[in-house]
Amino acid sequence: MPKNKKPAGGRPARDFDPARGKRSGGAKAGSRSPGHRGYRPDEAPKKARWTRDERLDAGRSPHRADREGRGERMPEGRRTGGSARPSYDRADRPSGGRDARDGQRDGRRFDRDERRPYDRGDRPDRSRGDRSFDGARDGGRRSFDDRPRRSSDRDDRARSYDRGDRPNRFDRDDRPGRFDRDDRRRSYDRDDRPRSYDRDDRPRRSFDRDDRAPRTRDERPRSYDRGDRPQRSFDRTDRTDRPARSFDRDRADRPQRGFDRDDRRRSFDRPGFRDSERRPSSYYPAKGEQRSFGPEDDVVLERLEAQAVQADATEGTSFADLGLGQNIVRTLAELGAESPFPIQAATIPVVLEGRDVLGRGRTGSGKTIAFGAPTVERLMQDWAARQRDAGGERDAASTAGLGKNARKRREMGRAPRALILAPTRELALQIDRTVQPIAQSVGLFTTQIYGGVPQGRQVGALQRGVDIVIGTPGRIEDLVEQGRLDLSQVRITVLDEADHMCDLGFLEPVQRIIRRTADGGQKLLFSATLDTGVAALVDEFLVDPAVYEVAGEDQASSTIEHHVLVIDNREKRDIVAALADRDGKTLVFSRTRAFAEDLTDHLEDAGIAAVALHGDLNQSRRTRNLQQLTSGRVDVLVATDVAARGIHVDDIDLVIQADAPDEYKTYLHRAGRTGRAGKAGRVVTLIPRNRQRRMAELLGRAEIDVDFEDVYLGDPLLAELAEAPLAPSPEPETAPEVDAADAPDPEDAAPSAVDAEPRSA
DNA sequence: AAAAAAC
Repeated sequence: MPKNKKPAGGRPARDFDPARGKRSGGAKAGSRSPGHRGYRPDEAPKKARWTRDERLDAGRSPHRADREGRGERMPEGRRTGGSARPSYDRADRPSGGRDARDGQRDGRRFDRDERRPYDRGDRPDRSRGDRSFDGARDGGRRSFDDRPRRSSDRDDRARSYDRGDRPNRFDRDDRPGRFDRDDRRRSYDRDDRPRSYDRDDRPRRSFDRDDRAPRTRDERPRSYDRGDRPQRSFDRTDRTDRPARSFDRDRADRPQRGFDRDDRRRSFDRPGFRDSERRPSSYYPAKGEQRSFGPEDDVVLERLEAQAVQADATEGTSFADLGLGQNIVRTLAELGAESPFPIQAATIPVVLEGRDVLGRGRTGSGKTIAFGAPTVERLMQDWAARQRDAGGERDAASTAGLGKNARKRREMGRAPRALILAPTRELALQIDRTVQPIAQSVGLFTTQIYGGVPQGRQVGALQRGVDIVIGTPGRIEDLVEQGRLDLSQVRITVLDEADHMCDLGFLEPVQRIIRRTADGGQKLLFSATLDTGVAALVDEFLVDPAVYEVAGEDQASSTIEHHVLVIDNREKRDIVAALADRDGKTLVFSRTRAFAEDLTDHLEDAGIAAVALHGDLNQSRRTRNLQQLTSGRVDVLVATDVAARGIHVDDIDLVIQADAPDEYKTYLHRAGRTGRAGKAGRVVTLIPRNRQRRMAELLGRAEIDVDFEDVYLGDPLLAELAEAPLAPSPEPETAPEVDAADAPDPEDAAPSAVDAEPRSA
């Protein structure tokens, strides 16, 4: 109870208290003054912190300081301030913000990253191997050259608060308002251009499986048998005017196609799998059963009913057994995937049959390979089939517009036949790293199509001919509209983090994109938190989808240890610093970009090397900063939820949620950045006192059982939590599923039961 | 409310 005393006049800053922002009247007025920040960057921060924190907590950032100091600006800054510009920028800039003229300012701000000692180290290296190829490409490298100048500018100045010293005014003038960001980006973007290196630098492999978020236990499949699902057949009709492609045959009604390779499937004849194929969609839960769960489960109920696959049932199965060809199997082994994980064993055969699939598997369960490998296999088989019946009527149709010979693997300008959509650029990049080698092994090409980088290279790749496009919605739609990307031949569309892709802001673009793909094409939706939120897409585009998940994947079987610390918001930054001052990779989550920046600066001030990752950074910096954590050059990454899903970095053993998430799904995804591959992981969530109830509710939905602990700066518990987490449960990574299944948990029981039923059905 | 996603 002691803690939260409110600072002066009002209550302490809470998670969001816009009103509070005005606390100008508060005792802290002085601290807020720009002086604290700007005057002495190094020492001032501490003092000022209080105010600043509040501001940040409030989601506003430095702004206030400005306000107080100069009331005039405030208003403007705020307005402009919208999402357009980074809040921290705003702080500096007063109203002037609106002038877009000075993009540079912003630029500088980010340059800060560069200033950091370690950063600089990197940069200079552009010459370094990693980046070298950049140059090769569009000369992306150059960008760096340009930047340097800015950085120097910055160097002179201290961090953002330094600006405080300076006359705000001109600063602002210089900087553009919301446009700043855009400008910035653009300028840098160009620099970044060569993105290709992304791919190059990364190691290929293992992460494939890790990308996903954990979570699970949704095993409550029960009623999938109902045939209540709406028929979608007409959907296709209205949706597109495209002629049905040969792929249409894949549908259940059709007999097995040549490339279906029935034989292979057979090898994998676990009863469950095959039956599932025949049964009606399992997407819609039985009406009657809906309410049978406790009220608490309401939200959770939103999860799709799925057929749970027992982990042990997949033992002894090989990728070849699942129907994948030799080259692909070999490549998977090279990637570190020797034998299929449960989710892979469950979905690969079904995907190969041409069915629409909804797959849910927790973090690191191997979802990327689960959809990537069979997608490549299908394209390859399709290619082979066409070659076989050269001149086939259907083939002609599907290759219309392309050179007549589909035989040639790399047909110039051939339109892509598969599309993989991801919510963030980093994830798209990561997926490509896994899929590209698989595709390459059978002579197929992939390309990344996402924003933040020049489109030239992407367009060039498309012109050369690509088989699989992997990217984010924005740029893909952009290129489609420009007529540079033809999706009409896409017969396999994959949505990674599908539930997130159905969130506001993403859904419509995604729908528009899918409508551009071949009518009746196969659709694969994957996510660790797949729920009925994907109904909008399922109803419009999927036909009799098979829904799979792995039984026993619940929190109880997780290797992640959870802690919730109830703190005084004023101590938040220092507590984060205390926790992050450790050996081992640490990922810190912030609710806003501004706070991510602020925390990064704070950590640096505390002598902890850290880099930030959020949407206000240009892509080159985003990629570089993430790379720094991956490479171990820096141990702390402060990110917004841009890094919450899918991103895999080996060995992150501590995740700190400086700001608690609003959604249980977000919690699970963020937490899933650690404890991967059966390794020990720890998640520490900081919450203000007034958030306890909400947090408890959220954890309940996530099915995570944790006790809250009151913690103040200096508490020895912080040091303990900073230690490397010990391997949680004795269970090895593979064992968990099995164990869980055996466990007495009701959830586990449900899945198995269900599992059995469906088959009989 | 925020973040992400195109230029």
